[in-house]
Amino acid sequence: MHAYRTHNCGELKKNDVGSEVRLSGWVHRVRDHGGLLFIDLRDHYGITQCVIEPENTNFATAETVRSEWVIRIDGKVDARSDDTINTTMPTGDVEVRISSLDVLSPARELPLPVFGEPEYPEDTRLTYRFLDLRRETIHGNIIKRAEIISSIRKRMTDAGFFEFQTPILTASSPEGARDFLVPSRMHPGKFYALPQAPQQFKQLVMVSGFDRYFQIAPCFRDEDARADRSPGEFYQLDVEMSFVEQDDVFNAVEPVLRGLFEEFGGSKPVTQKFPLIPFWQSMRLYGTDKPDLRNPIEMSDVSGYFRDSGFKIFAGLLDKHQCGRDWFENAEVWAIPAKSGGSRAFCDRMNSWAQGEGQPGLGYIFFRDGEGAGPIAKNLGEVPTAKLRNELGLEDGDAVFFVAGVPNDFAEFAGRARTKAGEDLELLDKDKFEFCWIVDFPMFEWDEENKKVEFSHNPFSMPQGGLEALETKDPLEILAWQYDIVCNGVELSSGAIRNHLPEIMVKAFDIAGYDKSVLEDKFGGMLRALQYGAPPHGGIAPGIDRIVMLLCGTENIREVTMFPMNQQAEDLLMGAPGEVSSEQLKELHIRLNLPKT
RNA sequence: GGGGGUGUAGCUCAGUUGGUUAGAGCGCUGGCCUGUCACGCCAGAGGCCGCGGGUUCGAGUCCCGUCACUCCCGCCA
Repeated sequence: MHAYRTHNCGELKKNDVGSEVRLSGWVHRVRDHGGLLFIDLRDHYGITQCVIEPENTNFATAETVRSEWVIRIDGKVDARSDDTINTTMPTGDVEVRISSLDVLSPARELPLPVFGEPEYPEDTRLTYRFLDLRRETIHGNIIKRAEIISSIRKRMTDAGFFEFQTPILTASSPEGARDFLVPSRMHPGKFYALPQAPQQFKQLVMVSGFDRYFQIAPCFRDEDARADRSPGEFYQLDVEMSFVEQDDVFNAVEPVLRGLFEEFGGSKPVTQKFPLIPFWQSMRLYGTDKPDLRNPIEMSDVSGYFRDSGFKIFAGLLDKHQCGRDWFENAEVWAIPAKSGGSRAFCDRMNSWAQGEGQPGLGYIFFRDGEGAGPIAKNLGEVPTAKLRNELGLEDGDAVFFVAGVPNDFAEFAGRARTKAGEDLELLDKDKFEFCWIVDFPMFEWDEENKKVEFSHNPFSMPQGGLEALETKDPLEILAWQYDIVCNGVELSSGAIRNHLPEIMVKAFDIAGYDKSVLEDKFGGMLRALQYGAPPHGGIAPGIDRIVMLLCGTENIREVTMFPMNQQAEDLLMGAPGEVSSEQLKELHIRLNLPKT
């Protein structure tokens, strides 16, 4: 007989009745009736009830076992009588009548119970992560994560992609996030950096002729944490393809994500064909570049109703800002229609919420008895109000909120108002995955702080219109072949068709105020690679952690990460970061210069 | 770097207007219990009320500071 088990704790069923078995596992729960004692024995696969009686020579030992001790039992599988069958557990038809019991590893009093999963402080959970990970929910999340990653690998390799590893110790890159640095022993005063993403490597893989690359890539960024963002490290499904246009990337990636969400999404419906929404349209309809399309509210420009109208506040605003750039710098009035929000109580609640957000307020009209109510409706007049209601498709019992000013300043707030109205009125169908592509991001944006034009995303993206656009158009009007995938309001990934032509890159950097020498200095390797026959290429990098979070239905990344750091970027289990010996520092030619405390 | 929230038993939390000896449930320890599966019943241990200062006759409670955790902003090409 095997030293520890003939079966696992999740597999004994009715047809095993009568067989002699050996099980090992953790004591999940003990129920001691004095003359009869039940032990729920747990392992990765499940829980099996074991029972022992006082006549048994091991009964005294059995009475000493406590939660989370590791024990081994031998015994015979018994059918439970009809009145003792537990239909809530897979092994509930049977129990094991213990013939002998051995303690393999006792446990001290628990700082963190496994059974029942009561809420526990995060630092305790992280300090005793090995106990925390035994808990059913997070144990399941971690397994699901493993299955998701395994499925991704299969889907990608089936689609003809090769998984390559790229270096972990690499060079610091000048753009983007703060790097994690690793001192070089052999080169005093020099440092490696951990990759923020394998961006340049994957492009080099394309230049090297490998055609289709993917990697479950670890990425390192030394930035502050959020609930959905680990400090330090995270994983991307990094993808790059040669000889492709935007549509080719979409056609490669979309089925992978759709299939993945259908496989692991608990049969919630998944968008079959991801709609393409241009960035500016997304800003105008939803006030954000990561819209939650489960929210049916779409905003619209209703400036026409207010220009020279009786509602002087808006009319005045519209007059005031007129001759800026056509899309975002001229004043407009946006409507946020809110189906079923037509009560004074709800409208007032939205209004005071807006004031809490630092806004002057949130104007509204609500519709009842066939007419609009509220101060704006009064000032606007009956006929325009009715026309407005028709245009927005609203009825009695509905409301519409208004945001006025320069869209560039209020769009983000309008988006949050849209989100709040949708959620408070429960207009969202939470039981689905709504995907979209956000496309046509601007290539450059105005950096108000430094009063200059900056790259708005990745400096390696190809501008739409190529060199000609860079040379002839207003930089702020140039779009890039740059795209995001958004699911349920979560930005899952960002990607682009890359710029594979050195002269375009030189010009793009020039517009952003970087001299050619900066480009050569910081991206010399990349620039050189593009000068020896580079294929047009592009890719994308969906965030693995966020995909798993969506599929596990959790808001917190630490619920889908085995050994996460806390918000202060500390690993409480391993004690990282930690001090090192003076010998180690000496070898690395490092002398500490610590802040005074 | 900035802002919000939280901090009372191992844990989750209650604690009135500032007023005697700070409570409950879970867990833990001991006892009883032959069909439980959140087993039940009885008893017990367990508290620098995060820490420091202040106001007050008196502070878990009010004020100031500080620390820890967490959420957000900045940041995240």
